[in-house]
Amino acid sequence: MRYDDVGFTKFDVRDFNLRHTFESAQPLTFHADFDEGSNTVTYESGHNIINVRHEGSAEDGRLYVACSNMPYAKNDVVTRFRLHDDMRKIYRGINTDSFIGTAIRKYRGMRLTVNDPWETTLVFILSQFNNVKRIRLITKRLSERFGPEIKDDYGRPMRGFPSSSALASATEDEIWDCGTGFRARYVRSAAQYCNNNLDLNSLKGKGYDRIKSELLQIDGVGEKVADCIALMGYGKLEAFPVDTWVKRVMERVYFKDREKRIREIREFAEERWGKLCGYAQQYAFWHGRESDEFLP
DNA sequence: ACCCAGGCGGGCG
DNA sequence: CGCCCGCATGGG
Repeated sequence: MRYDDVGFTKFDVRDFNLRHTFESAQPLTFHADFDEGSNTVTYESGHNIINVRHEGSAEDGRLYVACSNMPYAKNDVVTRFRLHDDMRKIYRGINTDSFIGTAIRKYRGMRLTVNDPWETTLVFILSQFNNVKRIRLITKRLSERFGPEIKDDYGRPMRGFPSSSALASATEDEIWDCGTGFRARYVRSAAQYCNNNLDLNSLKGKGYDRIKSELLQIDGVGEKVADCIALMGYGKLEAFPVDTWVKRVMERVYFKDREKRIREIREFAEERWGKLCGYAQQYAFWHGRESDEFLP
């Protein structure tokens, strides 16, 4: 379904910016397309193709949702883009200093997204010792090879995101051929574990600590990746993933450029931003990456 | 050509 | 524990 077809659903959204949300290297980025001209994200969810167009300003705008399965899409958009979040309240909570203040001013409306837990797990396993462009490339190849056949919104066949069961029955060589490199072993073993031993969907609604400890059982998932999955796969705002960027930015801004252990940085963030530190992380991360002020 | 990328597991002291 | 190391591949 497209916008020139009959139906769409409209949401009024305050403090929302689709472009920043899409571009800020979240799981959605890796299997979706964004059209700058029409300010529209097109993505696959549960074998459905969903179109989301954003109009108006970041302060006060509208989302137009189109999908052949509208009941599914409405629910997906609300949860995925966290439309229930009161961003004014969140900004008040994390705006502790001029650094975060600048990030908020620059990227006002950028939302965290809540994505499918398995998709998030796979994407962040691929992310280790890798770059965003290549994560997209590998994700695309895995989808083309192992993803389910679905129809795009022109009725043409395409591939959705590969399930854990599809990858569990693939060989390591087949996964390797998609360009995963040394991560092939992790992808296969994570797929098997999530297919046979751990139902990621059953963790929805559990607490942050429980979710994280379960995720850490997966081969190829460590502290940072587990926090990314907790944050962007389960919506746990208590998570504060510390990657190389966040580490460098945090050291520069809050520790006078002194090297700190990752755990120390995470504890500092939990202390400073409490249950909202996940949002602080996203703004710190993206501002850090996009500003030449924080180059390595 | 070279260097690096949203880390991880394993091995060592 | 904390630290150090190797790791495949494609883009700049």
